[in-house]
Amino acid sequence: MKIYNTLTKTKEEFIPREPGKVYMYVCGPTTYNYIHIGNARPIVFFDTVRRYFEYKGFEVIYVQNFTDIDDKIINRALEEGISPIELGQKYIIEYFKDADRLGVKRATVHPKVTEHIPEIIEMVKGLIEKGYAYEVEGNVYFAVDSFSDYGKLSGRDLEELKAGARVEVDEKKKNPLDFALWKKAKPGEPYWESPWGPGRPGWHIECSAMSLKYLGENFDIHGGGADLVFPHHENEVAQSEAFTGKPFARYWMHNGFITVNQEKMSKSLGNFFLVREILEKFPGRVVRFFLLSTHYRSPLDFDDKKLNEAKAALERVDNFVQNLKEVNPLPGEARIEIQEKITNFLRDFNEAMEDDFNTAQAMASLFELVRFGNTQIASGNLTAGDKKLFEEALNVYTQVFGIEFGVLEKIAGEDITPFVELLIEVRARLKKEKKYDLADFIRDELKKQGIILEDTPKGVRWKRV
RNA sequence: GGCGGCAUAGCCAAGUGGUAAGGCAGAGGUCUGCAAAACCUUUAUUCCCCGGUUCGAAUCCGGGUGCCGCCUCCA
Repeated sequence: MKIYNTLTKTKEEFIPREPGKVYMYVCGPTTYNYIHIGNARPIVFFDTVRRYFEYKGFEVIYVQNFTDIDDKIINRALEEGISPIELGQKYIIEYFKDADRLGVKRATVHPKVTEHIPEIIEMVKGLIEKGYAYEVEGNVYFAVDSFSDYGKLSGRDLEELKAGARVEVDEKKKNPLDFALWKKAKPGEPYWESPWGPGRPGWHIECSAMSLKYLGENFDIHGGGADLVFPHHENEVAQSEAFTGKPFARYWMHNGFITVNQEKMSKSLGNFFLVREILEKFPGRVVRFFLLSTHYRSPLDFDDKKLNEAKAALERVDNFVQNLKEVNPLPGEARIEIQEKITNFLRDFNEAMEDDFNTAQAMASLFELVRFGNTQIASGNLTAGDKKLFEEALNVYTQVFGIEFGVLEKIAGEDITPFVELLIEVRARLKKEKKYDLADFIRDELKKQGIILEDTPKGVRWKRV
């Protein structure tokens, strides 16, 4: 298993801290809005990483936090006229609705910042005692000059950073690049009591404190979007390593961005699409398929056309599953040559995933399996044993990609099945009388309503699109 | 200004030294009353440009062009 490690900028062999277990931490959403598709990429991708490890028999301890207190949340709460805590609770519920529809499994733990204030205070205290942080007027800052490895994750040094510094000059800081561990509460802001007076945690300290609590030192994988490398993850490294005196996460994985017209999707540019908006037009599994169809470190351009292409591609797999369901296999065991072929497809799948989670390449093996399977069905030689092998192989893809194949999407509204079946029956009688123009009329008109009829040797198949 | 990434068919996209995966779209065919689905064939003598290394390069090196990202909140 090879993983591209941002820390070393190379693919490295993955060696877990403990045999058979993977401890991973992924930075989760800030709870001040519904998630957009750019937020969904790391959520879906790292869920797939987790699923692959589980498929390989690892126990995965997966932590994804909620940042449920920060400036944006406070502002948004004011706008909505509720407390920041309530706002957080609301968007956490909404987060799970979206994540569920995208087939994302629940993390082992979803820690919230507001429930880990004591742990955070402990860590800040420790950093001050060890000389890595200092307090000024109720604020606590991390002194980047005290940590000699600062910049090792993002590949910069302090001089470089100073030269391009865009941070606001703050006289309270010894170095403009020093960052807040604890922020003094302004009047009216929510706060927690601390040795430095009322305040709240800075952004970066939460992940250091919560990962330490749930995963310990030197855990396996830390993931997130590439825009978190600096400053967020760089600062986490500084905090955690300064505090424990030991190396922090061993493998750092960062996903590329979702773009719109080749430009990064972001709140500030206003070019973002909420997951729930997209889910009004496309099923979650199509969105998930789309997200996994490109290597995770590459940018992925988003638009409806590409989603439609993903939908068409997924339909190909769905059709195969349907064909497989309907076939009457010959009695008998699986044939050797079928077994070998399927073993090869699964081997390709595994090799692709073992090579830094190359989901795009892994997907190619699924389509080759589909083509081969369709050929076997058409040949009429498929045995019951063969059929079972195909089903088992498909289950592997479902398990790891988190995508169900061959399922009809549930569409809100009344069940139209009896009416469609009535029309199918009428059309069958017309066909029997060779009144093809009328039969075709029914098929064409149903198509306009989004109902596709297909005449197969086994009767009429219909589906909604 | 500093640092980093990318450039593969009409489109999307794998592929890091051995002779171009896969998907979508298109064309032709088989099957079908006609379609659809499925299958077969076909669509890049070539991987942004120039030069170099090599028996051999999309893959390595040098130069150029274009696009994107990070250096501030961001997934």
